[in-house]
Order: sequence, then C-alpha cells, then structure tokens
Amino acid sequence: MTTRWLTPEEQRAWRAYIAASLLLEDAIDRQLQQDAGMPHLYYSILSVLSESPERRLRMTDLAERLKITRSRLTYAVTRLEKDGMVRREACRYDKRGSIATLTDDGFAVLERAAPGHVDTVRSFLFDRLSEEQVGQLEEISMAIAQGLQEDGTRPASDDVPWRRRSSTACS
Amino acid sequence: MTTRWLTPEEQRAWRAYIAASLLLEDAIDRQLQQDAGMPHLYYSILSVLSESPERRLRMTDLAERLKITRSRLTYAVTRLEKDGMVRREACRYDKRGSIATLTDDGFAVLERAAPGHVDTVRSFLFDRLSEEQVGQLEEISMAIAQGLQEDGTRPASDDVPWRRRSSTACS
DNA sequence: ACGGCTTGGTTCAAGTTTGAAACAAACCTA
DNA sequence: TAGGTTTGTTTCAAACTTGAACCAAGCCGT
Repeated sequence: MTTRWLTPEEQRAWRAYIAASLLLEDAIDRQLQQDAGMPHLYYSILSVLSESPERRLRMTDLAERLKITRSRLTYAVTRLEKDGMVRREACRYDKRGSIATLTDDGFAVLERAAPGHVDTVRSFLFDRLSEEQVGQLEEISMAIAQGLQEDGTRPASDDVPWRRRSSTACS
Repeated sequence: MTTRWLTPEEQRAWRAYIAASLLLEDAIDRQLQQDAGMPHLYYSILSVLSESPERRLRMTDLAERLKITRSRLTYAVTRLEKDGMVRREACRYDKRGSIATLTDDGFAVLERAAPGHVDTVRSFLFDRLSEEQVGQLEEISMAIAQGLQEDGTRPASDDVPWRRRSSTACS
C-alpha cells in the first residue's frame, strides 16, 4: 500500500511537538545542571528513589519507571554513586540483583533543588497551559505511551499472580 | 515566596508527558537508525534541507529551525558530509558563513526512508489520537515553544526591517 | 543434577551532546 | 580607520547514550 503522508494539520502538530519537546528538555536540563549539577534524568532518578519505600529500588524497576535502558541507568547510577547521592546494595533474595538506595546526601540535594525545578516546570509549561490543556496533555501522553509500551507491560500479564516480576520488595 | 508545588493533575500530566516523549523519541530513533542508519535529528536535517530553496541553508538558520545548538549541528553535518548526504559550501556574501546543501545522494536516502518514518510517526502518534487531540497537541506545543523562544525570536524584533537577520538567501 | 534458556546487571567501544573557548569576518564608533 | 564588540562557525575535552556482548545467577525440564 502506498504511504499515507501526514496531513497539513498533522505536520504542523508534529513539528510543533518536536520543537516544544526539544526546547523544554533543554531548558530543564540547563536549569538543573546549573542549580543541581546534574541533568534532568539524574534528578529524576533521585526523585523516583525518594518516593519509593525505604528510598530504594532495584535497578530494573528503576529503569522501567524511568523508561530508560538498563545500560543507561547503570551509567547514571555509577555517577550518582561516585557523587555520594546513591548507594548500591546487593539484593539478598536474588543474588543477581542490585538495589539503588538514595543516601541522605542525595535526599538533601534533591530537596534543595526541587523548588527551582518545580518553578522551571511551572513557568515553562503549566503557566502557559489552561487547566483544560493540562488534562489534554495528560490524555495525549497516556495514549502515546500506551502504544509504545505494549511489550514492556504485556509480559507482566498476571497469569502468574503469585510471582512478582518486579521485585520492589526485595531485600 | 514559598514554592507552588505541582497539583496532582499537573504531576500526572508531567510524568505522562516525560514518559511519552522519551518513549516516542526512542522508538523513532530506533526505526530511523535501523532503516536509514541515522538518528532522528540527522534525518530532520536532511528533511529541512530538502524543503529549502535550492536545498541549501546556512548553518545558523538550520540550527534555528531545528532548535539545536550550532555546535551540535556542526557535529551532525560533519558526519552527514562524511557520508556524502550533505555538502558544505562557503557563503559568498559573508565569508564567515557556511552553507549546507543536500546532495542527490542525501535526497535519495531521504526519499527512501520517508515512508517508513511516516508510518512510524503515524502508528505511534497519530493513529492513537483523535482529530481533536491532534489540534490540541499543536496548540499545547505552540504554547510551550513560544515561552521558550522569547530570546531567540525577540532579537528579531523588526525595528530594523531592512536587515534580514536570517540570511537564507545568501549566495 | 545437568544442560539450556531466561533474567538482572555491567562492560565496552563507538557515536553523540554539551558548553566553553577559539577564530575569523563583519560591524560599529569615535 | 583602528580598536572593540558582535556574529557565524568550528574545535576540544568531558560527559552522556547506544547497543551489542558478556557474566552471573535463577529457572526448568528431564
């Protein structure tokens, strides 16, 4: 079948989206680099850890939540560990496992950086959108993400309910 | 003043957005890497050039349109030039300038890759959105981009109408 | 208990991005 | 028109990302 090219509306949306996402990520990266000495992803790692039970998470779970590869996460955590914001611990129940724990230092950095980060997100994103648009953005994003996660989520099909594939509770 | 944290709705939207944009870019990068041997940005460079008059554009203009730094563009174009998809030419009217031109080979690669790319964008993005949502996405993206470009665009304030700051027409 | 498959994580090399510094040409302005 | 600033582009080192390859450790069937 012959290609269905994008309609003019779709083209406009696509280009606007590309531009916006690039600019936004750049702005956020710059702000965090300035104020916290780390890029957005690294901040997100600290953030996710801080909200996890005991501030710890297995590498794979962390990667899954952040939607990044394990390899990328390994690199990032190695850096964060060097900087003392995260500690790696062995998983008792699964000797293959490695658990990343947010240190007090890491938590402190996070707390110090959070206000500035939120301000940035606010001023570049939410302050420019109506309440309605915020809802629309969520729905659109969910729709996109859903289509891209079939694989990642489907394997979890709970036909084996007794077996957590994501061992957050480990150790 | 004390920080205005994100509301639950905003948090949800923000997280969904981050996830979606990461996943989408990854998917598109992978597809293009597979089928065209280059990441999304590089494809975009060829694409923008292909639509420019004479298939050529000054580096700065190209960077501006793509919303990337000049340094990043320099690197990318160097690679594309090595691969023979782009040629660099000197600008006659401004000896500092450098003009990137899409070669026939580059155009051919673009033509060959375009259908697969469009299919990908379609299946991961537009097929999952209603017509309404496409419009919403455009508006939201425009709103975001606008806030982040004040600097880049404002200097262009046409109080000096006789002087094009973007010399697309050069050479 | 052995071999084979899968899973969790890391490693390594190659490629890309970043941001500051370096240059050179163009543009003032006194 | 000399000197100072701005603009267009590249360069360089350091940081980051990618994907394939690797190594253990768990899992499973026989």
